[in-house]
Amino acid sequence: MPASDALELENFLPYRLNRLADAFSRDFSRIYKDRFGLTRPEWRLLATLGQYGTMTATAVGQHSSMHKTKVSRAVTELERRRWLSRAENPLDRRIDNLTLTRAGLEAYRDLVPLAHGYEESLLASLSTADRKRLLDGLAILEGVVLRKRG
Amino acid sequence: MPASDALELENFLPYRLNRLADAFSRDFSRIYKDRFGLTRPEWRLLATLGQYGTMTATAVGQHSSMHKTKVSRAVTELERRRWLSRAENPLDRRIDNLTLTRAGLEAYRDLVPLAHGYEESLLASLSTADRKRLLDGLAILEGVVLRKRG
DNA sequence: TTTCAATGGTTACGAATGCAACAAATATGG
DNA sequence: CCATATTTGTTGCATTCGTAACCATTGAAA
Repeated sequence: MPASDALELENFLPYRLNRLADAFSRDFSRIYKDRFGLTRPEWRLLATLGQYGTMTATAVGQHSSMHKTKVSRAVTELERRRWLSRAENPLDRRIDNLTLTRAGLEAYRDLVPLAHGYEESLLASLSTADRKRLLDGLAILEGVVLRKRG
Repeated sequence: MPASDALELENFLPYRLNRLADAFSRDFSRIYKDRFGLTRPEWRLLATLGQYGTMTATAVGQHSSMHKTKVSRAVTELERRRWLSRAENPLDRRIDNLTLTRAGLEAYRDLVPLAHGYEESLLASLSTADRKRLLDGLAILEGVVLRKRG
C-alpha cells in the first residue's frame, strides 16, 4: 500500500510537463524524422536559422536551449547536407556565422506548413476560450522560468 | 535574413513545452541526483511505487510514460540497492510484483518533502489566480493528449 | 609586449537511450 | 491437445547525449 504522505505524481509540475512535452515532441518528431531524416537538434537548428537568419552557434544554443555539443554536431550534419554554410568572421576567427543555403531554406519552407498543421491539429478540438487558457498557462510558466534565471 | 513566412518558435507549442519541461526537470533532477545518486528513470520508479505501492513493471511504464527498457534497468538498479524487491506472481510467472523495501520507503519519505518544496518554490511567486490559470492550462493540454490517444 | 584568463567551438569518452531480437510464460484457435 | 500468437520482461547493439578536456583565438592585466 502507498505511503500515506505520498507525492501525487499526476499533480506534480515537473512530472506533468515532462509527460506532455514528451508526448507532443515524440509525435511531432515523426514529421521531420520520417520525411527529412532530421534529428531533433537538427530540426531545431534549421528552425532557428530559418526564423532568424544568420546566427552563431552559441546564439543558436542559447535561443533553443541546446547544449553546445548538440549544436556543434547538428551544424556538422546540416553542413554535410549542404543545408547551411559557415562564414568565418574576420573580426573574431573563433566564430562562424551560420546561414541556411538555398537547399536549407527550401527544406525549411517545406517543413513550416507541416509544423503549423501539426499544431493546428492539436488545437482543433479546443474552444477559443480553452486555447486562451492554455496559452495563458504556458506564459505563466515561462515567467516562472525567467524569474528563476533572472 | 529570416524567411518571411517563418515559424515563430517561441509560439510553437511543442517547442515551448520542451523548453519548459527541460528547464524544470534539469533543475529538479539535481535534488535526487546529488543527494541520492538517482537517475531520472530511477526516481520515477521510486516515486511511482511510493505512491501506488505494489505494481508490475509494465504498469509502472504505462503510468509514468517510460519505455520498458528504462523501467527494466531502473528496477535492476533499485533492486541492487535493496530499495525494492520482486515477488514472483504464482498465477503468472512472467510477472514480478515490485514493492519498495523499508530502505526504499525511507528514501522515498526523504524525497517527498524535497519534491514538494521544489514545487512550492516555483509557485511561490505566483498569485492564486495565476496558479489556477497555470493548472487550468496544463489540464487542457492533458486533455488534448488524451483525445489523441483515445 | 608577455602572461594569464575568458570565450567559441570541437572532440573523446563514458553513460544513457531505444530499437530489435530474444527467452519465457501464458493465451488462443484449430 | 498442439501449434501459434501474445504478453512480460531482459539484453545486445548502435545511436545519442553530456561532462570534461582540449585547441584556437581574443581580451585583460601586469
